[in-house]
Parts: sequence; structure tokens; C-alpha cells
Amino acid sequence: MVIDENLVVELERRGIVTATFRKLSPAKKAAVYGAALSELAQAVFEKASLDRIAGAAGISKGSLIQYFRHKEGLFQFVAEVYLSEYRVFLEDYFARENAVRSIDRIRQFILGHLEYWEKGRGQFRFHLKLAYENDSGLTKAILSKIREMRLEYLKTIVRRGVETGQIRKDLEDSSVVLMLDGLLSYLERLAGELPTVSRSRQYLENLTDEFASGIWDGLKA
Amino acid sequence: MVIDENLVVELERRGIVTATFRKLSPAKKAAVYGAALSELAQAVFEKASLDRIAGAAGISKGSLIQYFRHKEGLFQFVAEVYLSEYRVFLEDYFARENAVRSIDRIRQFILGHLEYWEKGRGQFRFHLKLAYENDSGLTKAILSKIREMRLEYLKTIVRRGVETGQIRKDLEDSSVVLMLDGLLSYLERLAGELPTVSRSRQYLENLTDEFASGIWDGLKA
Amino acid sequence: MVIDENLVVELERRGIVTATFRKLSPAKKAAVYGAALSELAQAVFEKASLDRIAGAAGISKGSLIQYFRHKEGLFQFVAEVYLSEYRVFLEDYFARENAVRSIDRIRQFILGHLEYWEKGRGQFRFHLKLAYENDSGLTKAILSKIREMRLEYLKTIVRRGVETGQIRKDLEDSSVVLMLDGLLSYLERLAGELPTVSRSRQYLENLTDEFASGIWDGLKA
Amino acid sequence: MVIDENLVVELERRGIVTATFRKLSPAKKAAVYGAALSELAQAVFEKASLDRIAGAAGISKGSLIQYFRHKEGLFQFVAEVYLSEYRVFLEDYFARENAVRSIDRIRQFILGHLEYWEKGRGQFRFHLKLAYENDSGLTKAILSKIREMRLEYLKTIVRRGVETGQIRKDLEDSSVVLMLDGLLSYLERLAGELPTVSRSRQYLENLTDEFASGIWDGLKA
DNA sequence: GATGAATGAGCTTTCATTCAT
DNA sequence: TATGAATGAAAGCTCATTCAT
Repeated sequence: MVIDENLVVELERRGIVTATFRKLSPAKKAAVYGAALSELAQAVFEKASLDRIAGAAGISKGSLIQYFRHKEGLFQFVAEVYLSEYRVFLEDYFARENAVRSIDRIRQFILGHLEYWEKGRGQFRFHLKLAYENDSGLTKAILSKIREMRLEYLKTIVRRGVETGQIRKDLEDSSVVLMLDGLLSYLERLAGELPTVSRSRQYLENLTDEFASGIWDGLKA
Repeated sequence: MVIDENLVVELERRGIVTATFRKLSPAKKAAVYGAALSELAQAVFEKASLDRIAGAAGISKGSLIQYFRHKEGLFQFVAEVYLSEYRVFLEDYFARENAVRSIDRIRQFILGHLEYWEKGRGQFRFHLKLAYENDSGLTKAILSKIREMRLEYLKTIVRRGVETGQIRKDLEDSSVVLMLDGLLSYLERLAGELPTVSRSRQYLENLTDEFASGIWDGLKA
Repeated sequence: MVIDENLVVELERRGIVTATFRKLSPAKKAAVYGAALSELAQAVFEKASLDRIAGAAGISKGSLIQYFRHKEGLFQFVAEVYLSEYRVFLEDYFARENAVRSIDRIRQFILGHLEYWEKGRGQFRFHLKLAYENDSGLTKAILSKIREMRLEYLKTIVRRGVETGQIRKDLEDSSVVLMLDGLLSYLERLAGELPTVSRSRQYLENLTDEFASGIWDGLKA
Repeated sequence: MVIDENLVVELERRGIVTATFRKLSPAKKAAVYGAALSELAQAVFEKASLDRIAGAAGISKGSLIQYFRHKEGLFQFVAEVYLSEYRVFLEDYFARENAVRSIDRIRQFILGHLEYWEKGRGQFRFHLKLAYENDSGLTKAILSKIREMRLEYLKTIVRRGVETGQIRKDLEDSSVVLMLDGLLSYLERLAGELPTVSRSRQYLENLTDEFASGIWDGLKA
């Protein structure tokens, strides 16, 4: 896991990380990110402990504060890095994606996420935290960006489907996009409740197929 | 808002509230519930403060402890009362519900929830907390009961739809139920993010119609 | 266990108990004494809880305060009653005591205490508390009375022994008395550390004999 | 008063003190020990207050917790340091001790303690707390070590006395040892009750002589 | 006279943040 | 720059005492 240096520069400009942090070796940066992510994946923001994060990252608590000024800054940093990771995933996914039929694109978009969640458990838990813990005002901004990105990609799929006459024209694009996002989010939550994503992968894949079939052909007999 | 005295008695029996609390005037009970609910609606359990709750309820912290023994007891109390409120809503709703067509029953189930959320803002925010904050082990138990209840009612609707030939037979009942719950949950979350439910009521109702149409007839052109 | 009414009257005069308490039925007085004694036998004064005592005595906490004004008053009351119990024991003992030889009188004085400790476990533990926990200034006064009484009786024995030519004349009476009290106190402490007095009775009796022999004939070969 | 650094290292290894404490200047360590000792000498463990100790030591309560993790840790620390002080006293005493006659060795052992008690008043009071307050489970362990040490040295004296034909053979060694410990403990307690050890030094020394004479030649006329 | 609800001072413990080294 | 010792605000909880009923 390597953190994008351009992102770090931008975060420094925005006052989220300090110059001191920017000058750190990539390895140390990654260590801090990893430690903070896994702590935040386990505990609510308010309960996450700088001591534990510093310990896990192999640095001192003083340094941590020096890098991010406040606990909140650390949290923003993690969220921004995660956001960029997720963006990369989406970009890579769409770069490789080559299905033709809309229904297949939808199914694969969901399945792609299942796989993504499975790969990075820490990231996934953090994503859920971000999505569902609206305590800290910080999350709101990041979360809406994540949502926006995801909706953007779904919109691409839906628009194309409508244009090619595969998807109904009488529904608003945005409504269809939200429906799809809703089902994806729901699967995400189910995945979060199951013991490990991998062990229940089969179950989630089946459910995805049922959802896809249901939404595509409708529930009507 | 009046708290069911029978529930209080049961909670006392289960050791969640004390006799002292049971003997309180209904007004005071309600004040405590309201204060705790709104605190818990805003802050994570760990960060919710007895001081603030006591202040908002107009009593001393000492009294609060005397009523519930632990912070955890207070939380359990709030969750149980909320659960019972939601159960009452569902039961009342189904007692009054008289639609015949499955699609109408589904639409109305969602619309009924919209109305419910609009009435009790504090309750609604607490419901969201409960639903999406899976840190505290306490929530798990309550949450699964809430889920169960909701899924139960959805199952009733779906089964009936399948039996009467209105809903496809080739999908598993449980899958259909989860789809519907997924969309309902998503609308719930959207409602939570909008400034107030009432102001955006029109928006949510339209969305409900679009979702219903989409899910019923399918997205396929 | 019946509490001497004259003592209660005196304690009221000294402001330790209230008139309200004096007017209580003997049974209730005894219940309060018993509950407080056993609580104080278990916990340090500061840690002893009025709630527990009230609960054990079958009265309300409010009453407890009304009877003794302060927690401290309750403690003084218990100490005074205990003192009177111990006095009764000593008086009864000496009324029955009929040994002739000084060494026998000493031995029996100790053995009598062993028996006394064994009978009233609560009293015994409280006695130890009183003797060895010099936190509360209260104890000092009571404790010195207890000591005084005991020393008084020992002095009687010693004086008589000296007069009858059984005990050395060259030692000060008071020194001999303190020696005997020291050994008795030590046995008392040992008894307190053993699981129950009764189970280790044999051990303590043997030790008493050894001590008596040692002190009487001297350790010199 | 300087605290043995090796002991601190060992206590850190056992998790009783933290590295932070170990790195403190000897002066600060001593200040903390002194403050805690005098607080514990006055109040029962449960009532001893970190606030007072921190205040007396001239540090913040937060630091105190950082040094010992728990209140219990602080108590263990004090007990262990005291234990080591007492051990040093005993070792030094026996290294210097050169009396030949058993009775002299006994007398001097007691007199040595008198001097020791007089030097460290805080230590002495703490020793008494430890010895006579058997509430906290912690004390038990330390106390039994202290007792064991003292009994060990007494046993050495007694055994030697028996071997050299100075002490009676017909009593069990352990009984004689306990007798001596009992008298020493009693003097200890008397010393604790007197205003200051020094002022009543003469009295205690006389008493020691009387006890020694009484126990050695016996009370019998 | 009896009750127990209400209170608030006190406790230990956690932890982000400051700052001297 | 990195460290971690020092701090103090805030938390949950206990409990003697007050006082209205």
C-alpha cells in the first residue's frame, strides 16, 4: 500500500497534514495510515486511541500529533486516503470492464465490489464506519464524495442502458441509479454483518443474482 | 409521548430499570426517555454523556444512575422503549392496512414508514443510530429484533403476493423480502440525510413511486 | 441478643442515638445492631454501606439516619454495645472462675477468650477491626476502654499472684499485665487469620499451653 | 530516602510500575513514595486519595496514574518498597549483631526495632496499617512476606539458643518464635499508640527489659 | 415516625494535547 | 524532528445526607 504523494501535498495545502508528515518516508506514511485505518475500523472515532495507533505504527504519540495537529486531522487524512483508494478501484474497474448488456454491467459492478470488500477488510470496515456513523461532521463531506463517485459510475451505466434501449425510459435516471445504489449499499451492510466476507461470498453472490433478476425483470408474476 | 407502564414493569423485572424509576411520574419518565433518546440520537453510545442527559431531563446525574444503575441500563431502556414504539406502529399499521394488490401493499408499507419517521424525529435518528452503529454489543440484540419484525411483515406481504399469483414464483421469498427491506432502508437513510423529513416528503414520495414501479415491472425496457 | 436499655438511654444522653431509636422495640434495636455489626465486621468503616445495613436490618436507609444522625453515630453505637457485651463476658467469666494457681488462672483467661471468640464470630471480627484499624478517631476511645477492662482483670490476677507469692515480685505489675495482654492479643490476631476459630481451636489451645509454659517457667534452659 | 533502582526495574518487569516511572529522577521517585506512604499510613487503602497523594508529591493526578496504571499499582509499589526497606534493615542488623547470649540477642532484636521505628515514622505507621488491616487482599501477600522474614530471623536466634543449651528444649521452636514475635508485635502496637516513638523511647526500653526478664526467667516466683 | 427520591461531593480512570528536552 | 512526561478536563459511578411526603 503506497500513498499517493500528490494527495499528501494537497492535504498539506488544506492544512490536514503538516509538512513534517509530507517529508516522511513513504513506508512510514503507509505505516501510519495502516495503523490508523485498522484502529478506526475497530473503534468509533471518539474511542479510537492515539496511543494504540502510535504503538501500532511504531512511532510516538507526540509524532502523531505533530503530523496531524489534532486527532481529527488524522481521521480526515485516513478518510481522504481511503477515498483515493476507492477512486482508484473504481477507475481500474471501469478501465477493465467490458460487458455489453446493462444487466451484466450492473451485476458485475456489484460483484466487483464484493471482491473489493473481500480484499481489504480494514478498508471495508472503515468504509462502513464512514457510511453509517454520522457523528463527526467530518464524515459527511468525505462520505458524500464517495457516494457521488459511485453514483457517477452507476449513472454512466444507466444512461448507456437507456440510450441503447435496454433500460426503461419512463423512470428518471437518478431514481434508477439510487435504486441500484440502495441495493448495493444493502449488500454492503449485509456483508459487514456476516462473519467474514469470504466465508459468505457464495451467499452474497446468490443474493446478487436474485436481486439482479428481481430488479431487471420486475417482481410481478 | 407516554411510556407503556407494562413495559416498565417488565424492564424492572429484567433488572434494566429500578423500582425507583418505575415509581416516577409518567411525565418524568417521559422526560428522561426524551432526553436520553435525543442524546443517543446525536452521539455514539460511548460518547453520550450522563451529565448532558441529566441536564436535559432536568434531574441530577445521581438520580439517573439511581434509575438505571449503569449507563448501559439507560441505553437498554431507551432501546426497549423505542422497540416497543416501533412494534406498536407496525401493528397499528397492519391493523388498518387494507390494500389488495401486492404492489400497493409494498408502496403503502414504505409510505407508512415515511409518515412514521416524520412524526418522531428523535426516534427516527435513534433508529438510524441503532441500525448503523454496530459497535456496542447492546444494539445487536435490539437491532436484530427490529429487523426481524420488519422482515416478518414484509414476508407476510410477499408470501401472500406469491400465493395469489401476483409475485413471481421463481425467486426465493427471502430474497424478495431482503430486496424490499434494502430499498426501504435506503430511503430511510436518505430521509436521515435530508434536512427534515417533512420538507423533503414530496421528494421521498416520488422516489418511493419510482422505486415501486422499477421493482415491480423491472428496469428492462 | 438483647441490648441493654440502660445503655441506650445513656447513649441517647450522649447524643449518639436519638429518642426515636430509644423508643424502638427491642427486637428492632437488636436487628439494627446485628446488621451493622456484621457489615462492620466485613468492611472497613468507610466502605461499610448504610444501604446494605438498612437492607439487612429490614428498615429503610432514612430510618437508619434518623436513629443515629450520622454514619459515625451508628458506628459509635455498635462499638458501645459491643463494649458492653464484652464487659458482660468478662464479668460473667470472673464470677464463674475458680482456679487457684495463678498459672491456671492465666491459662483459663486465655482459653475463655478463645471460646468467646468462637461463639460470636461477628463480634470477634468487629473486635479485631476495632483493635487494629486506627483510622477513625472513634475507635481510639472505645478501644482504650476495652483494653482498660481487660488490663484491669489481668491486673487482678497478677496482683493476687504476687501477693500469694506465686509470681515474681521484682517485675512491675503493669509490665507483667502487658506481657499477658500482648500474648492474648497475639493469639487473637492469629485466630483472626485462621479460617474459622473452631476449626483451628486445637491449634490455638496447644499454642496457649506452650505460651503459658514458656512464660511461667521461662525460656531459659 | 533513596529507592533502590534495581527494585524499580523488577517492579516494572512485574507490571507494577511503568517505564515512565522508572525513568523519573530519584528525587521525584522518592517524593512519590513519601507522599503515598504518608497517605497510606493515615487512611485505609480504599479511602486513600490519589488527589491528596498527587498534591503532596507535587505532581498531577494524571501523572500518578501514568506511573502506576491503577491505584492498586501504587499501593503495591509502596508495599514492595517498604518491604525492601525492612529487609535491608534486618540484613544490616544481623550483619552487625554480635551478642552471644540468647537473651541478649532477643533483647537487642527488639531494641533494634524500636530504633528502626523511631527513624522512619511514616514507614512505621504504614507497617502497622499493613499488619493490622487485613481488608485489602494486597496486604496479605506483602504482610506474610514481612512476617516470614521476621519469623525467620527469630527462628535463627531460637534454634541457636536451643543448640547451645541456652533455651529449653521441651517447647517447640515455632511456639517460642511466635511468643517472641507476639511480644515484639505488641510493643510495636504500643509504640504506634504513643505520641511519638522517641518521646516514649525510655518507656519502651524499660518495658522491653521487663518483658525480656519475664520471658527468660519466667513469671513464677 | 418511616420512607426513599434527590442530590452532589467525591472517587478512579481515560486520553487528547502541550511542551521541554 | 522525535519523543514521551505532564497535564487536566471529562467521564461513570458510589454513597452519606437531606428532605418532602
